[in-house]
Amino acid sequence: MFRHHLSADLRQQATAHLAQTMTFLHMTNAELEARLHTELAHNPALEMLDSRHCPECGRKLARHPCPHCARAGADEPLVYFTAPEHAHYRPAPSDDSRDAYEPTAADTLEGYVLQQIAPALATPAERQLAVYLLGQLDEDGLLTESPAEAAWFNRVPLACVERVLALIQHADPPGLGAATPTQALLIQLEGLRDRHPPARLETARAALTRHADLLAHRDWGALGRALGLTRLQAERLAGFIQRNLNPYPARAFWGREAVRPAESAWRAPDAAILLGDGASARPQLVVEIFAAWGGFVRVQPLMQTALDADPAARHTPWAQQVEHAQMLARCLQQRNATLRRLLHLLAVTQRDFILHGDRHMKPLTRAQLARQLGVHESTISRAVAGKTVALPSGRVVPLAHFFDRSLSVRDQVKAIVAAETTPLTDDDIAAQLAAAGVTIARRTVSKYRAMLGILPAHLRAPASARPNV
DNA sequence: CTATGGCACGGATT
DNA sequence: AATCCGTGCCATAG
Repeated sequence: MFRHHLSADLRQQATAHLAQTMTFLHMTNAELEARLHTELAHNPALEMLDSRHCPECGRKLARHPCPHCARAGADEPLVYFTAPEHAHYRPAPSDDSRDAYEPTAADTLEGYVLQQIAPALATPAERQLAVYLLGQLDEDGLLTESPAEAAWFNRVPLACVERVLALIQHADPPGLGAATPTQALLIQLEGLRDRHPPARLETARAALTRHADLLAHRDWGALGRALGLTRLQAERLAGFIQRNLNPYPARAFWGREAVRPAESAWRAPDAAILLGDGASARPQLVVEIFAAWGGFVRVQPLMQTALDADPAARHTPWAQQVEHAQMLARCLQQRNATLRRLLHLLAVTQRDFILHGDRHMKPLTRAQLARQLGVHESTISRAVAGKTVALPSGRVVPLAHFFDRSLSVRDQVKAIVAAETTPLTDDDIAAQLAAAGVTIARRTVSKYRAMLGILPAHLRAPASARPNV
């Protein structure tokens, strides 16, 4: 695209360069890898450099991922680029299967479900449809889109959508892909068929289909009357439902932060933060930024020198390729530099968050960061958008989390509710927060609570009657 | 009367 | 310029 302007209009080249850098910045490593792949295939003047050296000890990173060079107590994080296959970072092992509803952070929900239903998917079209449907789930694991829409959009018969959807709904977090919370509950209820007496299941079904409102409002008296049960029996029934069913299949369980399949899709993170050696008191943070081939390309030196030696070769397609390669290399270099500085600064300012979790998140805006780095805010926005990073804990979070001002407070709200003995009202929670030095309006507490999937105080059972925690 | 959620406004952020 | 977020006000449910 730029090849036609090779009569070195410097300004045009400069703007092209800038635009290119911007696009590169906003690409994730996977996208960039694909792009570089085609560039390398079509342009012999471009050459990749795959041997990178540890900035500390100088040895090759390929065989010697260098967290071990980290010095205990060093405040400066070590930030370097590396090809994913040479990285020290390993995706967190998919551990704890203690809770059936808990999708691990490593296996995302989508991947987890897809694995289960894959054998039952006959055609590639069905597989693609399954991926599509899983991608359309909202953060609670419900499918807001109607099957008819999905069928139309994917150009497959409605029956096909229904078949795949049924598979999804009966896979492990059962009820996933239901249209409404009630439907999710009903699907889960079916799954309990062989483990509980049919009569109880039938009563539960009736309560869910016809008296969802009474159930939601914990009005045991009215519920009992409607179903011909005593108040106590109705309460038991509600307990049974609460213990065994989950209206929001994607939420691990009540009160736990929602897993958002859309954000942490199954693709690998773009960077990982590790703890250096000497992990005890003050570990140094080691940041690995994953980039195709370590992220470094250059102009093939032979072609460059040959071109310099022969002025007559200018304006040949060959020269254009070299020029194009030059620009690409420079853009990439710039992207890498920006990204490295950005992550370096993030690692410094959000060190406590990285080490100790949400509670220690410091408020930070893209604008502040832009000022410190001496770049435009939009540069930061581009660099941050759509990228994810793995924390030492194994969690993979969007880079945007580093700028979430309310994360710390939300975490405190979660802790306060988890520790309460008797249900606290939003005002009580606000007061406790104020006592802890955080002054926010009652209305805001309410919003945070809702975000965390925590029910209002009057619908919350006393701590003793609560499942888990 | 109290606790909560909806709506909308203004200021900050992107 | 568009969007997001915290907040105040008000209606409603218990």
